Amino acid sequence: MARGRRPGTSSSREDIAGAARTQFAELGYDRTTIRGVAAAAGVDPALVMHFYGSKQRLFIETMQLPFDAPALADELAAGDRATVGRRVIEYLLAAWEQPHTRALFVGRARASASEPEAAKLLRDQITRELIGPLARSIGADRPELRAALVSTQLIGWVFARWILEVEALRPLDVEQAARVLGPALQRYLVEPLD
Amino acid sequence: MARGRRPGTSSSREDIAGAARTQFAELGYDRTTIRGVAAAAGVDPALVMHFYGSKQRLFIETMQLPFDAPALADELAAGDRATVGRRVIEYLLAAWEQPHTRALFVGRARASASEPEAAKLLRDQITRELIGPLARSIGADRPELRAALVSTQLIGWVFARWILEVEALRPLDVEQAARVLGPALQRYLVEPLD
DNA sequence: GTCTATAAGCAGATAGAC
DNA sequence: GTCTATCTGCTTATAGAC
Repeated sequence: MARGRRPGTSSSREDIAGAARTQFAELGYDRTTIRGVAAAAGVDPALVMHFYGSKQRLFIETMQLPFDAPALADELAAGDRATVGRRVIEYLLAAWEQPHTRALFVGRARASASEPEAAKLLRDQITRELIGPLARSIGADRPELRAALVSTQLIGWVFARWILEVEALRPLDVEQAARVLGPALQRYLVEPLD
Repeated sequence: MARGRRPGTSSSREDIAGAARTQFAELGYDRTTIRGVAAAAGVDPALVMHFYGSKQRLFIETMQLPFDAPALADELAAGDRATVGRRVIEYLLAAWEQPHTRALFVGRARASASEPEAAKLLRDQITRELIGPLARSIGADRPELRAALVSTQLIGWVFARWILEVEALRPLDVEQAARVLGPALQRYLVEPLD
């Protein structure tokens, strides 16, 4: 067991990060303000600047995904190729049910709509770190196109379900949604495309 | 032929509308400013307010779709049920190739990420005016869910192709993209969902 | 680590002259 | 229909005391 007082004299840095994630997810990039984040975290706005330097760096440093994307891609690619689409969507749908993880994805999607840097971040993470490696790992033809197609469906789900909040999608639980979306991803990932 | 001078002494109103559409599409809602639109249209900012009253009304009045959605839904629903998915995506992909029409869809998607009113507008138009009626017209079970699923794929395509600008999607022409996306929409619209 | 004070700028909206 | 001038409020960011 750790004894004595841990380094750092307060939890302000993490309080700020948590408040930032919530606000980026709910308000988008532009409407999230340093002042608003500071107020929600119960600190002075200047302290936010002290820790993160700028609004853009606050976004980048607090909105990183908490898992190792390439490793996850390998894990999902391993196993039966006939059910890989289902595994992918099931993993992500479960992740999006958790408010903390969902905030990261929704915040990134919202920010991408107005902040080009955020769009680049999302695009690269999708094509280069998660879905891209996954598609290559599977060994199908045209992996870049397949990864991009999978991404369209994933982004569209996040946008419709959590940003537009389309009513008809709400009653679906993870298993039902996976059953509906799985075949689409399966086709994009491994089946002949035309 | 119409003779004489038409009513209205200038094209300022339409100049403003055109500039607004372009900026909403490229910058999103928050970063589009009355002042910026006025500058692009070559008029005074106060003139924008004179014509449209507020920024929100400028958005709503200039970003209306130029076609009659319910009528289009009927038109697309008529014909072979086995190819309706293909007809829908072909029509929309062709529409999105035209910069003027594309600006409306992209602008609405961008705005929906930050402005709740814009999200409501997009959600209602999708579920109540275009895809919803289409799904009901076809006569499949669970039309609301089917319409919502179709919407996820359509929004995801617009977002990935025109906002994230994913490289792998760019080389596809209308016909190629329709061949890839058609089966997904076809399944969401008429095939058994699980 | 935390705060006060403030710089410097841009936003939407209004009033009213012409 | 068009413009000038301005109000009011907000933003990110900096400098520096404690």
